[in-house]
Amino acid sequence: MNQYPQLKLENQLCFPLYACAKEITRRYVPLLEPYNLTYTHYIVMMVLWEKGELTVTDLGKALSLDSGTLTPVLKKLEANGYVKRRRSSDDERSVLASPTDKGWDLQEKLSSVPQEIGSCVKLTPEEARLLYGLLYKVIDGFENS
Amino acid sequence: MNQYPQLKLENQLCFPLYACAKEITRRYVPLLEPYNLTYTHYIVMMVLWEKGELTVTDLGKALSLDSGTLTPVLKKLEANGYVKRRRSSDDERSVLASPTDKGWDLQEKLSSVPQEIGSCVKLTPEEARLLYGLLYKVIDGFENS
DNA sequence: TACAATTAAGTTGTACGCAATTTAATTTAA
DNA sequence: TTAAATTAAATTGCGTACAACTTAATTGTA
Repeated sequence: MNQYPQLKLENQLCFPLYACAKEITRRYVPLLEPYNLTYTHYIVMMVLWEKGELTVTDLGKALSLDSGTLTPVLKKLEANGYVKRRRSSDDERSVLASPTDKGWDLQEKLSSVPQEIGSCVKLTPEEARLLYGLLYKVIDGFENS
Repeated sequence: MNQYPQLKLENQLCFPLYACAKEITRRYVPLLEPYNLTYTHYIVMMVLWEKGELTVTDLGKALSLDSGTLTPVLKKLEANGYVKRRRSSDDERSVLASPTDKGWDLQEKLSSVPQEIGSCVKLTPEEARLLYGLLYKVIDGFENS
């Protein structure tokens, strides 16, 4: 029937990765929507909370996103009052983004999101750690190829 | 410094999933581009190769995609001569998609793609199997929540 | 110092992915 | 048996992602 078993969906690692990422991202929607946030907005805010202020380039490195994605996201976050942007005085090419007070306040409001997402991921803590480790092994492996 | 450690990117499973899926999908681009295919086209073709002919709905179930995504993808594949579409005679609401001869020929041309992708995923066979199993455990777990 | 090369953001164009809606066909139940 | 409910695809609109390009600032170098 099938001469190319390697070309079956069920034999490829990429498909469950793709399907899993899509589905888990979708689970964030109802949790973030009350704050007018998307998943992309949320991960941007997470980096800003952790680093305080950083350039679009550094934000992009942290998230594997480029300015084509980040510029409109940051503008939207700014329009919603969560983020402020300013030109770096050291280097006028760079734009620095940081949370506003309202942006910092979000942290508390969203503090239960990870747990709520966690509750629909039916893995034991060890399995979750294992999955996490394997994913980073794949990501790190990409860097030298 | 950070009162909400659970809100750090590095403590969330979703981010490596999202980043890994994006990066691995990007690796397909140069392999598929010579045939005018995207990753989405490729996974659609994989299901069609396996099943021969099926409705848009069934294709959507196999790939977790809806008609909003699939209709334009199938039209593009049809325009490129890889797929034919026809109304079901049993149920005039349904559209059946199947590979054309040119679509079947693609199978051989793309037969080395899985291996080439595999070569940039730096996991041992056991690790790959483990990752695969964990991803499907997460996906299956979503279905009852 | 001046000019070429590089770098940073932003812009443009294309392709998803999905929610919501529309249209048409089929099923159900009154 | 007809009217209501359901179902299938297609359409519309929005938000990513990302390649390719533009513009402006900075750096390297002749």
